[in-house]
Amino acid sequence: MAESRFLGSPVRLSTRLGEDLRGRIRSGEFPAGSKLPTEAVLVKDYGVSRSTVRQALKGLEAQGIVVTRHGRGSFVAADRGIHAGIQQLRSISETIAEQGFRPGMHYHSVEIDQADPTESDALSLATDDQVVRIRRSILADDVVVAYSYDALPRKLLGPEHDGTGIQGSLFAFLQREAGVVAVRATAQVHAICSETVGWETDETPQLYVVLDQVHFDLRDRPVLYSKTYFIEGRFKFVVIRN
Amino acid sequence: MAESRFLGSPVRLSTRLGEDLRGRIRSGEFPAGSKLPTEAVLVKDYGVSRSTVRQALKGLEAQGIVVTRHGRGSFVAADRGIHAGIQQLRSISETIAEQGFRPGMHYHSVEIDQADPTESDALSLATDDQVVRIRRSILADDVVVAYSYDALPRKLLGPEHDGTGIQGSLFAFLQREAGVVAVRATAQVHAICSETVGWETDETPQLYVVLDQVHFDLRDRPVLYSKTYFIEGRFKFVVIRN
DNA sequence: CAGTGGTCTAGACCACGAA
DNA sequence: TCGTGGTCTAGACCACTGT
Repeated sequence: MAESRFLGSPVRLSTRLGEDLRGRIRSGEFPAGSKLPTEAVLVKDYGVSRSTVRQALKGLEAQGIVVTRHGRGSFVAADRGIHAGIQQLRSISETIAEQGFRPGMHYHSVEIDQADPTESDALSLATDDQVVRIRRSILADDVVVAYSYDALPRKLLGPEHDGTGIQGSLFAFLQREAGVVAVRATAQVHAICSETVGWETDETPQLYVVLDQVHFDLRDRPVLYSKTYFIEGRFKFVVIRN
Repeated sequence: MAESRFLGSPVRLSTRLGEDLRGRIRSGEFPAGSKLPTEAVLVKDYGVSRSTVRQALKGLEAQGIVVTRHGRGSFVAADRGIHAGIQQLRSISETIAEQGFRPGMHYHSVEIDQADPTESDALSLATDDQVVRIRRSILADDVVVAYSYDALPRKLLGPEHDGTGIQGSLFAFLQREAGVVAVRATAQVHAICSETVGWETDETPQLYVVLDQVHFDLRDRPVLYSKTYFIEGRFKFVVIRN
């Protein structure tokens, strides 16, 4: 039974099923516009319940990867450009990589400072607490698609750790250095036009879609405050509204 | 049994349960920060299954109305300003009204014209098809919070209907005049800065969060293409990311 | 009509939180 | 330890699609 492959993992069954299907779609087994196996077939093939299959498909639909139609079936969506489902919390780099682009990330600066009022509020800090403030640019095929301003409580790191040496995914860094897993975030969507957001551009004002997020760990402690500025037009947020 | 109140309706059980809870919260029965009944209690009180209760709570959480915590319970969120869950397709006016503001809507213009390429593509129209183009402003307590540009296929309306006399919710209008129910939409989020979007402001450029949407009916026919320009800061989109 | 997804139920077991 | 939400299962019945 295929199910045996999936046992014993801490990750949700529906997530792993969704990832497997996404892999099969990317591999070309199901080209854009083609019909996926029916829910009943997926239930049989993967040895899971129909609820699990449906949750996996729902996740793929929220990512803009498949489209499900009552009475007809589920179909592979035609994708265009770098896009992400806005309500799924996933690594931006992973999202970029899964869509066939080459992800990149440049750490621009890492500094330790007193938390400003916005950060204290978002992270529930005392007034004299410090934060590690990180500025990064995120690239796809060497083109900047977003700038990210992140702040994490200094006290999450060991007292000897000054934040230098951060690289790669911040989620991975948090887990490795602080034993903290960010699993949930509340976000607000904003628009901004400014010439002072990026550091790699010239002085012309630039339009951004801003995701203003507070990330929480498993115990609902706020562990990361981040403002991510997605350059208008280079990164598309897909929303399925029902 | 309370369940009898809910039988025989075409609306999902979880939706009605969610609306009932939202009403109890708004009425003051559960003030901000207070704990809601446990899932087990809701199952008993409403006579529905736990899945249904959980789906209702999930919907309220997506709207930013409640926050659910593993091992602790569900709590009423502190709300601030006019906000909406971005992945739920609901009437903007209703959303405004439910949060204690006075909704308003001004129809600025209604015209019939050849569909432009963007509209033809979004609505799957032939090149010589016509659209009814509508421009509205949406208000809360007499303040404009958004401008909406909508286009619907002329052929949806009877040949004698020229689109005049439209008022109130477009969803309601579509259902009444064309027998069409919009149940699903795909949307993209954009940022824009322009002085030519609104018609009630002066000439200064204004920032907007744009929701670029195609609405579909039950048979998956595209029935409405709309660009809604939410004035930055006046309307907050809440996103719960997991 | 048969096939497919949409909703709802009942129950099991696990993981987290507070006492 | 016990109460709580999180995940998963099995099965029923309904609504929509195409023949």
